[in-house]
Amino acid sequence: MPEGTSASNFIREIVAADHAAGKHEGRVVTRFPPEPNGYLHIGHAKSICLNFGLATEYAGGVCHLRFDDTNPTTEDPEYVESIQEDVRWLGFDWGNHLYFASDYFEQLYSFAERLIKTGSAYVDSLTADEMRHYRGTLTEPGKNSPCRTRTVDENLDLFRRMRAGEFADGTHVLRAKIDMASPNINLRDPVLYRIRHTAHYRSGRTWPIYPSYDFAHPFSDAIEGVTHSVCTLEFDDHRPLYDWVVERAGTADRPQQIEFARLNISQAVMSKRKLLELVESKQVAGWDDPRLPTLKGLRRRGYTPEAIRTFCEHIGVSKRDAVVEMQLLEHFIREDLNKRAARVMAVLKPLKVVIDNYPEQGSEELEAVNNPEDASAGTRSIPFSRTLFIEREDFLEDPPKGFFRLAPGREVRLRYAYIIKCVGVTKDPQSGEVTELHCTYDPQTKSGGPDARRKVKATIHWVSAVHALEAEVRLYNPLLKADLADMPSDQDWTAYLNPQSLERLTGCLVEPSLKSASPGSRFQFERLGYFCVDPEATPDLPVFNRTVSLKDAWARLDKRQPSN
RNA sequence: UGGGGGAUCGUCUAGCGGUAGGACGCCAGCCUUUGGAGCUGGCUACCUAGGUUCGAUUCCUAGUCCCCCAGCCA
Repeated sequence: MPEGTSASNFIREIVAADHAAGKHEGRVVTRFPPEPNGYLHIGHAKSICLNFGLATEYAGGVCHLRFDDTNPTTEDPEYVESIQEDVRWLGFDWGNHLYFASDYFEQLYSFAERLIKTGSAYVDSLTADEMRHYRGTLTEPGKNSPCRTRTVDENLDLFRRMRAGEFADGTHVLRAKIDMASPNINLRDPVLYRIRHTAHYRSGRTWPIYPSYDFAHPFSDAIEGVTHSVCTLEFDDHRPLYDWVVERAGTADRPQQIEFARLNISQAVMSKRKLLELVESKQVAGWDDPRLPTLKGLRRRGYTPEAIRTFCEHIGVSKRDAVVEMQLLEHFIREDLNKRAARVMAVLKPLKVVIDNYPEQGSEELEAVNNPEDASAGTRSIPFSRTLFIEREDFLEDPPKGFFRLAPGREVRLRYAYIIKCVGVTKDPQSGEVTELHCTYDPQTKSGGPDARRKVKATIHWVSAVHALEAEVRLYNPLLKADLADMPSDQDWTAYLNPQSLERLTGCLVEPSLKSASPGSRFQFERLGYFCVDPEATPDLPVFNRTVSLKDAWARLDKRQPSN
């Protein structure tokens, strides 16, 4: 269990005040109540961290994981499973408090009968269309349905027959009898039960009728002994209805609904509907596509649960509609990976370098530190030889002012190795493209050696040509354009997909130590960024996913003034 | 238009009558045998107008703007 968070927010204050006042006999019970109709994304992480975080701040506090599975048409066991995996992956534990609203169907049903018997609910036989007209509008009050005056016996009979499966979908609903003239539309006799002759992924075909969210949710909270029911802003004006149900549920203790603003992140698709659409239309490889802000996608991209939790702590909780910048998320994963990721050398776009004065068949092992910020990470040895590859971008035949890396006649340090000097450039006679560099090395400048302190203006990375491992590297940028508004009406996703959102580089070369890198492990390719070994990659070719978008690592270094 | 919610640096967020703070970002400089790391300094905010008060981001009044609600979705 991750350590509790300390940053204050208004919900924490409410819970603290209730706890201090001895409300709910000092219990703190929260819940995370997803509908199993999709995969969890970073937005859910905020709710998970909040709810589980709240509970763990109090002795005996618990957070339930409850599946709000009251709509058989959208739900699937695949989602139930993935949601549990993701909550665990994030680092939270619901103990034995795993619940399903569908387990309450029987209780919900008798509760509904009780409401009918007390005259608080009735069966309405209007069509959906008629009901809409009777409901009125935002500015006009609704009218009572002709069915509203049905007797208790009539209602009971009808409702029992609904349960028995006698009626077709859409022919009847059970409604709460509240107030058709209420300025709050949610109180204009909301639907409690609807007929759906659809198999439910858990209860199968035992029920032809299903309770609505507004009925099942408060009831579930109440019977589970939830004390603080934290939900998002759009349920704010459902609260009177929530209270209406809770009051009639008649439990000794009553839960309190508290609303907060859901998380939006710039340049990320956070709507379940759109994510589903992307997955089903095969615009992305699946729910775990690393371009997606799903927890599975982020994991595959190399995000750590710790970084996501830290992010969630830092964005705060409020009631304002907010859009958090992607850079903030990226900041926390960088901060985390900076501490834990081992540094390795890799070359994404190779340029061959021959060290002319190095022994023809010679090679040697050089010692490299795994993490300069963490001595306990130890060292590894990397092979050096006469033929190497360096990053293509680290050489310029005609360097502009301010470029301090390799160029004809220039010296540069090879990280962990020697200072080399470029003495020759081979070009393709046709295209004029540089194909090979000839360099000499200065044996005295070996890292740790006698002249190792000699200053050169840049240090570049490299891999030994004969030893290097070929790999595939996937570079990811945020999935969608920043100005994403609504789903395009023509469903033309290509217009919305950022063409640079996924770039595959094959023929990349990484140092041989990565041969045994385990899936999911994270590295910093020096100066190229943080990468994660794709957990889903095939074994024949190592695949690395870039964790965060890149800034120009050389900009600052190259910009510095030549000192000598 | 009825109801509900909300407005503080570019972005999140703190403040609860007493000099508006933090984080991200950005800018400048330093450092570096990786840097996107590290160090130093800097940047910009209380929606508007009245009122109460010695003093208002905070309390009151009136506006303005934004979001949500007219599913038998959640």
